[in-house]
Amino acid sequence: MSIYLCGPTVVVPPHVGQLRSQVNFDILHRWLKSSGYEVLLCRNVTDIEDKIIGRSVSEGVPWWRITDPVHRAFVRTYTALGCLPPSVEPRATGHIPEMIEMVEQLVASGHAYESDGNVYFSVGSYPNYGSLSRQHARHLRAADENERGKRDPRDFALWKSAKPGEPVWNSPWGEGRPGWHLECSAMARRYLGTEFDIHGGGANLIFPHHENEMAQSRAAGDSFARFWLHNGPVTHRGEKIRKHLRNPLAVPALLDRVRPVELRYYLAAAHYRSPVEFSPGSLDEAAAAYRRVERFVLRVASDAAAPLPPQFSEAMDNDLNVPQALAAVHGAVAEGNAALASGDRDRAAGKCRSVRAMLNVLGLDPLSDTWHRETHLQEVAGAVLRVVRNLAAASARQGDHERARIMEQHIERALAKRRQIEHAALIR
RNA sequence: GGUGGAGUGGCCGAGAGGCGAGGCAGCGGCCUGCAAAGCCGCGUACACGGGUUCAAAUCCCGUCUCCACCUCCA
Repeated sequence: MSIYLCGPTVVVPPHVGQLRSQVNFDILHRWLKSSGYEVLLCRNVTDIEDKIIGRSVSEGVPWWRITDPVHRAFVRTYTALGCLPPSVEPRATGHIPEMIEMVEQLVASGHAYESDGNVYFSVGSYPNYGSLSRQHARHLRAADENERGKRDPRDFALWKSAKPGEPVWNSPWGEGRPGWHLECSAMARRYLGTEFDIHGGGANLIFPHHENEMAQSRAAGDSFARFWLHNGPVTHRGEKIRKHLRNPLAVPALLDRVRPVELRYYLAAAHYRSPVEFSPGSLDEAAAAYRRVERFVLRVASDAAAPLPPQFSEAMDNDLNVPQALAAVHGAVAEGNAALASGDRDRAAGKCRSVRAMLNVLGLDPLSDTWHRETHLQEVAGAVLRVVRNLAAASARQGDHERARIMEQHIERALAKRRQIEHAALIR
């Protein structure tokens, strides 16, 4: 199975929406492997793009001073959430020759034209344009057009000429940089070949990004993706998550509230195509649900060698129905707990093996090495915090509100410190 | 204006013609020094209005509301 997954533009650290996409596709990755497929997963890194260039110019630093630390933050966060590494993680800046080659092909075949150092894809030359997103040209809103030299407003840049002071690469059309959509086409071809199985990404990328990718790749003669998978958005108070460092849904703020494995459960628990309306309450609920499963596994602590229950596999095979698969997990946990209550440890161990096998497919096994380093310290800290909280509550009950207030202050300080440490670990 | 999607019990969230997925919260009981955990039990929900059908949350027609994309965006 060859999969191309749209990765991050490494300009600001990850937010929960990007994380959801990665977790969803990580579960696909694991399920395919578990089903016996050999998986070749290519996840790109967009490390050259207008916003990066803008910061590079305004801050007077090389582009890689911006992209490199942010890229590390992404990898660290994905790892913290238990995502398996991709087979290959190519950077756009490492594949300029491949991109130029593709542009040359498109120019030679009449699908692209040069204008004043820019090269544009000619949408009119490709009859199936719009077939992926079902957009019709006549209904598209006209963008504010400041790029002159386009023959058709729908045409998009394959190569952009550089303005003074911008980072540049050499090309047959002069110094400049590749267009945004081109990198995916070129890198997919380089690592997965001219035809591959699945192209994934967020639903927000369907138009124009994936539409343009498909158009340029197919116009260049590649068959390109056989199937497209798009995950739904995470919204908050009716708004799509914005890319801001101070966003309350930036990952460190969330990890202040729940552990990484609980965040993963939250992101995995809705069907991948459904929109998720974020709220702190629903995140807490998900964490509570996960803890019930975790307590059972920790109590029995069997090995994980067991066949997957048919109910689980059928759910996963049905368009990756993780919510239904989780129902199978919870069912097995309930049976395991009942067995434990009646003293039937053998039956409980059997259920635990089954639960762990299922959780492994979802990347949520509490006993996996992935979580060990964090949970140990965090559990100790959490236990201490709970003790102090209980003491504060007891003081309040006894009418000693001053004492309760002081203890609450200490708790807040401890939480702030933890937030700081975790933030540093993820972002630096 | 166009395109895609969504409205399910207090909350989250599957399902897509016929036995109330699952979780969280809540209530009652068991257990427990108290609690937590766990166990047993407790729920007649599907935006609204029509229609089709023996049977509709699920199909059809109409209406309302919300979200996403059409501009950099998982």
